[in-house]
Amino acid sequence: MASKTATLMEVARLAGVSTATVNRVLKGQGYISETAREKVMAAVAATHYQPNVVARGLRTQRSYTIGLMLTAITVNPFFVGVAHAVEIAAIKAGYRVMIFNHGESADTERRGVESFIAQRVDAVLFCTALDASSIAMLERAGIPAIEIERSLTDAPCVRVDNYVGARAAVDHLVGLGHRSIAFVGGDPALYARDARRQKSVEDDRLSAYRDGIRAHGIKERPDLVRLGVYYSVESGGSGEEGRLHTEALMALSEPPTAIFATCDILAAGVLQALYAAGRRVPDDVSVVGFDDTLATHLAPGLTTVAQPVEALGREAFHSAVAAIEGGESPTEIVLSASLVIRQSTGKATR
Amino acid sequence: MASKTATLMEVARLAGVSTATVNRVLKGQGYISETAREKVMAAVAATHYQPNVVARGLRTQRSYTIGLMLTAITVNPFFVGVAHAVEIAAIKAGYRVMIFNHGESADTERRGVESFIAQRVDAVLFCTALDASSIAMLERAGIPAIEIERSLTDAPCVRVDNYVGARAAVDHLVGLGHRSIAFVGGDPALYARDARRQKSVEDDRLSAYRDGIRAHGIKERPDLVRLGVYYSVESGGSGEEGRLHTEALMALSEPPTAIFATCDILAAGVLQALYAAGRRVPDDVSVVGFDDTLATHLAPGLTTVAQPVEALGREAFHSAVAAIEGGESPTEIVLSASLVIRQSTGKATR
DNA sequence: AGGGCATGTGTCATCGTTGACACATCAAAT
DNA sequence: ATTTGATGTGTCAACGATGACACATGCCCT
Repeated sequence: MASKTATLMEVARLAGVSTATVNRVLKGQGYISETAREKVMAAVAATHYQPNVVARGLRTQRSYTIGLMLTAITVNPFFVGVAHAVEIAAIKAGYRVMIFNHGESADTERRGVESFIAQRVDAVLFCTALDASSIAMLERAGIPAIEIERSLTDAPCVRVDNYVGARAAVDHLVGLGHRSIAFVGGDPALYARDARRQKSVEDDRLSAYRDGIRAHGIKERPDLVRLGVYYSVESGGSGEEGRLHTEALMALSEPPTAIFATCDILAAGVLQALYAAGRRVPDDVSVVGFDDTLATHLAPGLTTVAQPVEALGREAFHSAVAAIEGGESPTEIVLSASLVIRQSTGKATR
Repeated sequence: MASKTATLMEVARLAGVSTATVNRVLKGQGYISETAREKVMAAVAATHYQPNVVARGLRTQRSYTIGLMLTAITVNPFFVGVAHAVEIAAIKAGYRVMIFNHGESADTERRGVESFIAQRVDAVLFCTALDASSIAMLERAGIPAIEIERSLTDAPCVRVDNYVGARAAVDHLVGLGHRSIAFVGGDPALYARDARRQKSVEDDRLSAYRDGIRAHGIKERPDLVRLGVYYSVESGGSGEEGRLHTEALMALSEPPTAIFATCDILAAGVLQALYAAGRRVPDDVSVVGFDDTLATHLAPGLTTVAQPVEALGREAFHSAVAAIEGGESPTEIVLSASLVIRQSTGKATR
């Protein structure tokens, strides 16, 4: 039979004490006699009492809920990893997480932020933020914001060192003897820039590629650098771009012996195109991805730059708690990405 | 400067009216003069007023939040799809979604349900429920529960017709001339059974496989049926089982010409093993998956049985709303899964 | 004996929104 | 001139938990 959850008052009545006493027992603070504690515990058990966090939040002005604004959880498993990491850290600390996907629509993002404000979440994490004005709304409402991956405003930001990660990938390929290494990535101009550093995630990865090959005395071939919007909410991250770029690359008179794709979804498209063309990986062509999302599922297992999603989520959450509790939190936390070597890379044969 | 969000009272004061008038303007109900409306709207804009849904929820006993209990969002993209579908439907109807992953721990599931009760969510959707007692807790608290995929209790359930979906996969393979078709799936005994029908998802898929080949006059070969726990939270859904099963299958004196894996993650492992063994798909072996999650990313594009995740989430949400609003909702909604043919299946050559 | 302190418990205003209720005013109808 | 109804607005008690405050004891110390 559908009933209602008991209130503090009902528990108090059943235990024969006041609500204050019940509250003290439950909070474990103040002085309580053993008999009172027992009566209260019995009443709590009998009524299956669950505190009403809505009422508590109204009174204490703390919801113990944080908002997590994501680009689109269905588009890239990277977001799933971050969401899960945030959830783990949050639950451990007694917080709840509310997820909202803006789907690359600034309007939707704004509505999500309004919803977060209406709920009086204690803080909002963005991964990744689209519009600085949404963060400004939170600022006005007195709700701290934390950015993950991209720093659009001067809110604290937790990000990954994409340059070092991408450089490790290039160094790995060069170390295997590759001299013709293609770069398949998103458009650094289209992909939103970091407001503070004036660089996008793609800028960093492309710079690392350029510096990497140059450092090993390899001359950059413009025909091996393929840029484009590599995933979007509409395409659902199909890797189509990766396929097209690879077909073009392999049709060159001097095709690359290795391909560095800046996202596992793109790399999956690369592998598909190579498979369709009958090329073996890594025997004919080596492939490296970025993110470590699909990597274990692909054939062959993809060598990729692993993003520390777990740490990303955890650090972002901890920064949020620091901001909530008024302590000073670092403006920027930079984590490192590391190369995971699997079966898609091997010695250059040409 | 971090300030606080304005309250109704502050808006009312600024507009020179009572809170009731502001409320009426915002709700658009009752009689309001044009002048009052204008003053209120101006005050709302000036203060960036956002209603406090916490306070509203306390008063109205409705949170407009629904809980979504998932197995583990990181383990299978299927859950991501369901979560997204639920979110879309919920937001459209003015609801928020709170996600919680139990990670196949009944204890964690119980804590999640307690958290949902504490928050006074309006309903909880399970995908998939682990322990009937968690649902019983909700029942006691007067919160409706809806189950997705698995029917553990007599709560309304929205599920997919796995039998028909799997049967389509088998019929497709037989139609291509395959006579030696392997079945790679989870353990029907270990994988939790539906309380009402006494069958697990795997039971249905296996039955469809058996009926399917028998219907075409093919004798079942026990050595082609490989069962085991194919993913778990710990393994992170690595597809390892799929690889191992495939290696064993291809080592048979009479290896199959087609493999039907009951999950895309498993199928990815199958493709990896075939790739490592130098077999071409579909030239040497055809492969069919289930779920349509990783399918587009794999090489070659995987023919798979697509789960109607979007409809699953939408229908579950609508059932929840029906339950919240007291209307009678159907006890069971069965949706159909359909085969999506890509590049991993082709004519049998043996 | 009386002050001081530890221990134990109850009362009540408060958080922000809602909606029932009361009370206006004014035009039209009797 | 009064009634009726439409229109417009304000007051206030909920919702449930919290914690400041007040008020009890009983014990120890001077």
